[in-house]
Amino acid sequence: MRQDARENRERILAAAEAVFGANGAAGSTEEVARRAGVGIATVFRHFPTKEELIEAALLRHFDQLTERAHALAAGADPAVAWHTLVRAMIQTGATKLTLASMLADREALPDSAAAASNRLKAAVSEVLRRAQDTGAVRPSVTVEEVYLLIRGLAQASATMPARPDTLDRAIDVVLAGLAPSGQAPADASS
Amino acid sequence: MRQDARENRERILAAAEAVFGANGAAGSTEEVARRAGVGIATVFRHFPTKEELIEAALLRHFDQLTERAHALAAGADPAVAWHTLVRAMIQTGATKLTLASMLADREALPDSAAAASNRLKAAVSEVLRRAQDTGAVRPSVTVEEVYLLIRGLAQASATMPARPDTLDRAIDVVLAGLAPSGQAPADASS
Amino acid sequence: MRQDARENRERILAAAEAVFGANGAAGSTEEVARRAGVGIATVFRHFPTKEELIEAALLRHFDQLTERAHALAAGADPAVAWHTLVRAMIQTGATKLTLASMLADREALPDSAAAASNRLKAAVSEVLRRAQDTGAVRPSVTVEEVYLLIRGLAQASATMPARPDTLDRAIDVVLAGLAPSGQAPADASS
Amino acid sequence: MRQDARENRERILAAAEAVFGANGAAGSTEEVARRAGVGIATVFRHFPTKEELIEAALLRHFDQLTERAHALAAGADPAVAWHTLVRAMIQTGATKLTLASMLADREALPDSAAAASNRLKAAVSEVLRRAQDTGAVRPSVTVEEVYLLIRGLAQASATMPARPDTLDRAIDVVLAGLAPSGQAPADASS
DNA sequence: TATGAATGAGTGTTCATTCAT
DNA sequence: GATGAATGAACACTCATTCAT
Repeated sequence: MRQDARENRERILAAAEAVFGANGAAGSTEEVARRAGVGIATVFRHFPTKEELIEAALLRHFDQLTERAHALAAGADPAVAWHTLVRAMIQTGATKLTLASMLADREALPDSAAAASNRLKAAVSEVLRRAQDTGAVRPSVTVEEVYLLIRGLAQASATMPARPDTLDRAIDVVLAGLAPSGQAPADASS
Repeated sequence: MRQDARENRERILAAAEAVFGANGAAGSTEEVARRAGVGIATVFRHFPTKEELIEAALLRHFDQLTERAHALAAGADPAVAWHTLVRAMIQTGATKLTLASMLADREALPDSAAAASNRLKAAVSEVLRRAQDTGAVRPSVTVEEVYLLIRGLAQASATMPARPDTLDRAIDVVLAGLAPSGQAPADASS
Repeated sequence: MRQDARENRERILAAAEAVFGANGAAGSTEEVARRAGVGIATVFRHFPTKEELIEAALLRHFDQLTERAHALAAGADPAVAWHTLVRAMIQTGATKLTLASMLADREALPDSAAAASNRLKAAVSEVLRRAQDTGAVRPSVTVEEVYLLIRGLAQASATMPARPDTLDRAIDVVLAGLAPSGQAPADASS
Repeated sequence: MRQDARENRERILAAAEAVFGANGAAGSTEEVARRAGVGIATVFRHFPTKEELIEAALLRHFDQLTERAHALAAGADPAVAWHTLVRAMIQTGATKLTLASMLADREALPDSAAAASNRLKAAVSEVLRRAQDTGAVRPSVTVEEVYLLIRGLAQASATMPARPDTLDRAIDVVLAGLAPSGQAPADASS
């Protein structure tokens, strides 16, 4: 039954992403259970607290992004890697990162989620540094404002979905703003 | 008595902005009543529903911004007007516009709030058009992605406040990204 | 409506005594609400916590006993006063004092309940001292073991009611045991 | 395997005594399983119901006391036997007999537990009768009020532990109260 | 008209009990 | 036979909304 438990855990995490991604923290744990097709107590057996459930979903998301960042850092063109990463973080975050805002109260994400968050930030910083080294990104840019911009677009399009091309154009604006003056990124609308 | 009612209405709206701005939709109507110094029933007499209360607060915020936009449109330098407006919308929205996200479900703001929203968008479009006419903003930019960027930064810094200079730098990035290539805005960090 | 609130408060306290007296801490707050004929939220408006509800019921009971003790202390015969008080504490406690055991965990009853408890103990001590002064009670007796005996008979007959005369005889045994050797109390079965 | 099952049964009963003795009925069956070092399902295999588990623990306790009573009845001094038995019932009950209160609802203990209870009562009655025959206990005393007093002190000191000497003094009071007037028991405080 | 008390549906969480391995 | 995962009913508590004064 170890097998079944694993499967349920996955199903619950997926349901949590869907429910909390859509409704924010207002989403109820019971709705998560219903979507996952399990009883409410099963959710609490896996994650003894609503917070822990959210944390676990966040952690999974962070780890997936970290993996992606590492893969991109190993890729050929630092500029392309940077654009791809920012775009990915915003777009996948659009459905999922809203979760982050629910934990905003607690300055420090507890335990493992904090570690995962740090790993992600380190990986993003690395990709950013490479892009700056090749002159594709303004040297004065720090990861802090990039995070704020990414979180902003992710949250905004999650809470009030825009037409896809509107989001694309907004991302283009951000990428253009990060590039040195006079050097518009290849994929930015002129 | 009409006088008292007006005053109460104002105090309730102010309290609503404070409470919902700080706690998001989690803020309770009773807390609003307490801050406004009135009984809970008085709040519901003025705004029969929590949603209607939030809408009214939004409407007031929209109208204030519209007024500001009109004033700026009448001012001297279109480029400066544009920067000032965007910055103002993000910064005041940081505390207040979170309200908008609570209404995200209902695609269409009902009644008067929708009208106020339209008036605001028209005013913003006007300031934008002028800035584009003088070449301060890329002609391909539309008000849609600008709104998305503004809402994003406002929400992000409302839900997880960043250091003020981080928000400033993020706004600089947006403004730089909106400007034509090779023409960094005066106040952008190099 | 202050009037209605007072009445409800009383009805809730009475219901709480009945429910918790009968079922111990296992009794549900919802059952209390049902018996009091009010909604569950009304109970929580008056007593924000199950604990506070129990405390309030206890406090009321303590105060009633304290009053009784004061009245007896002012009465004529110290020996009779003593017998009457012990008997009363056990018999009224039989229905109500079970409450005390629920708060046993917390060494210190919080706030007002602790004060009420102290007032009661002082009043009981006074009646005891007078009885000892007239030689009706062994001088070595302290209020501590008297409390234990009273609480014991009250709890025992509350959790598993005995025939009334069995309880009477048990009380007689206690009173006889408190009296000096060779001086059986008037009302003890020989 | 029969051997393993027996051992498990014993370990579960021991754990049940510890858990329910400490926490009252609030103790959870899962905690019992944990202390016994077995899975929760194993507990339910042996005792299909929490009530049946408590009953079994009670039964064991009754049988132990019965054995003790028989041994004392066969001993030399009826008066000493009586004191020893009462003291033992209160003191061991202090930790364990709380169990009885959990079953208070059901007037009649079902099946085997009732039989064990009767056997115990018979044994206690025998020791009592012998003590009365030698004049160490008042002839009018019945086993009913003795039971009430024993249960009372056991429950009271279980739910709100008193200093050991306080309990000792309370027991002295009971024993003195059971003795004929003018004949204080040897071990009672004067 | 303004108040504060009352309401009941809903939320997170626990626990005795059952089922699949 | 033993395990641990799953279950759903129950509980304490909250909150938007309505009613009596």
